[in-house]
Amino acid sequence: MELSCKSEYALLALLELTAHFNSGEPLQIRQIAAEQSIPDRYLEQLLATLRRAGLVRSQRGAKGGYVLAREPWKITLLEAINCIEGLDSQSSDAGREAKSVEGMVIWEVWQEARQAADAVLQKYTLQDLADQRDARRQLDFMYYI
Amino acid sequence: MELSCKSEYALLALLELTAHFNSGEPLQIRQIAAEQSIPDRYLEQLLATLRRAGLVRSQRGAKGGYVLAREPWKITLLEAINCIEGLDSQSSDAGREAKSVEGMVIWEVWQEARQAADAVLQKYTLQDLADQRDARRQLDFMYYI
DNA sequence: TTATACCCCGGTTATCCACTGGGGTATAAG
DNA sequence: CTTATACCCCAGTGGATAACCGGGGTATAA
Repeated sequence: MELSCKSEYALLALLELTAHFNSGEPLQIRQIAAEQSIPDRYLEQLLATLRRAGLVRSQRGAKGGYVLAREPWKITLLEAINCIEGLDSQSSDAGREAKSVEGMVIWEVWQEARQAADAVLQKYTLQDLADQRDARRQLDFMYYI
Repeated sequence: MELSCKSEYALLALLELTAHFNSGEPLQIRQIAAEQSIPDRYLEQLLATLRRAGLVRSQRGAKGGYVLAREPWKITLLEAINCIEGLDSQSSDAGREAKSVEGMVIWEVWQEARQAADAVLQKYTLQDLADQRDARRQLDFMYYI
């Protein structure tokens, strides 16, 4: 029940890509890493995961980099977090039948809690976060004056 | 975002204590461990944590064991899980200010998701789970006939 | 052709989880 | 008072994962 460093890095990178989405130009790992103080070689792996999941698209060679594969208002936080946190193997039904009755009841309640959290993450898109960031920046600016 | 083995063991033990709450007699680690197939020496540590958190009370010596410190309908799952999962050091406000604006926005959304999950866990008490278990057992029994 | 920037794979250190074990201490029963 | 019981504290181990670092390969624009 904790936001891993991994997920936060990935979201930060996605937000950076969202900010540059309108330009049409790809963003490079070094730029994202420098902007958000993320170790670049590590970020590279996370972006590779996002690419394999189909959330971003990459361009190799000179003038290469990353762009969002879809519009930022069509990518939810749930999608982003799930794909880097790895939802593949153990979830839902598999490996959950050989338990006691108590185990089943506990598991069902836990599922309900997890779904509640997922619902929150699903209602926010990358665009929403970018908007919130802009609003926050505006606030900070006014406070500075 | 995953139910750890630790938490599940603790909840199973608490449910066992809930079932024997009316008898007034303390339950021993060996009994709980045998009933739910939990390694007993490991369960011992979890119960020690629950005791330090004030959720269960222990009696040492012969005829000793554990009892719930409060009535089972006054102990929520959120309490139980939080105390064994360790909510102590890093949460809420500490260590979260030296971040970028993006980091803050991400953190706030995450908090909202976590609170949604917590709300679900808070509305269920140990008694609720025990009742659900009984209902489930009844169903299984009828199915068996 | 060459510089660029992604791609793949493997290693390292630290941390945590699930679990085991040894020895100590309080308590009820005889 | 002794003794068996059952909790108490602390320390260690194997495996898994997280967060990184680094080397070398490959595609692409200039």
